[in-house]
Amino acid sequence: MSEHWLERAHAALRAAGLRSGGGRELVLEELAAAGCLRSAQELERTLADQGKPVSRATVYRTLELLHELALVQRVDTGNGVAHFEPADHSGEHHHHTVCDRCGRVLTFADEELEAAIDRISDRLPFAVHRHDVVLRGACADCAGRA
Amino acid sequence: MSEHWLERAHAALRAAGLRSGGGRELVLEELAAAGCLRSAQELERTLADQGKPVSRATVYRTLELLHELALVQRVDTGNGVAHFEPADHSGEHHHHTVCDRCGRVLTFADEELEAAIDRISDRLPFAVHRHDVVLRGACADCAGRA
DNA sequence: GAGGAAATGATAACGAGGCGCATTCGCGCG
DNA sequence: CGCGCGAATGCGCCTCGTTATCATTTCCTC
Repeated sequence: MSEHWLERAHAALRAAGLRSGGGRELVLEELAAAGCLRSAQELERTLADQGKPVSRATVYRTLELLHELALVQRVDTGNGVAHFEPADHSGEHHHHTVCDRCGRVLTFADEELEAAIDRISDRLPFAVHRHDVVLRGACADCAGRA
Repeated sequence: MSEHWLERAHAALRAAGLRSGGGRELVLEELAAAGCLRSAQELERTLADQGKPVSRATVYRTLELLHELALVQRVDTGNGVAHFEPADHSGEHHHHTVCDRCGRVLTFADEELEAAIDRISDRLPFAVHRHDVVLRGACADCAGRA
């Protein structure tokens, strides 16, 4: 879905009357290529390592912009570092597990969980726009040698 | 349950061979009195306003200690600020809604959600120790005048 | 092309949180 | 009742992620 997301992102940015600068484009491509959770600094470093240095300010600005346009999902894994990933509009939705030992982040999807959350949002006096579920514990590798 | 929690906290701290200093005690009381989510700085400021200034280091150390002893639950509401609240050991478990407009945090509980998460932890190659569910959106007050 | 607005880059500022060390204080023991 | 050990506290400094500032460059439009 990467190319698809990239197209959608371009369209959304154009629709918002924004221009396509070099730095933003690189961040977009990198996000699309990664697909999974990436922190702002991982993005900055990866791009720098590829010989395409992008200013830190541009990376953060781009991520903030994409977040406002709902093109990326922001996930706070609880270490004080924000992570981002391309938002999936295909109806498929997934969440994350964070390993307390090695910090590894895995993804999972569960219809039952989604259904439960949907029902909750009907029941509460609260308009749920987004929901983040973060499970913390030990991943398969770390659980063995706890 | 506040007094109850306070007692339990005292017992746990004593059991760990720790002493009861003035600063820690104040943080404990404030947490118990608040009951709900509080950030480290809110605690620090509240105590200072009450004429009981506690060093920032002490507040953080106390919270870290309580977290290790599973006496407080740490919840990251996604603004880069960690929030804490007394852990409820009565089996009752609740989660939070965060309003994107006013930042208000409400709590809710849902058995179906808990059950879904339990089943997920059985299914995944991941030992789930804790889980945080944060719903973001607009609270009843803000939804009206969005 | 020329103009103007948006985008970018470099850097400083900011805020949460952690660390180290000197000092204080609680608590058990003689 | 004092003594002393070690935990607890406070203070200041530092790190690090993130955001704001501002001059400069770049991209669209006409």
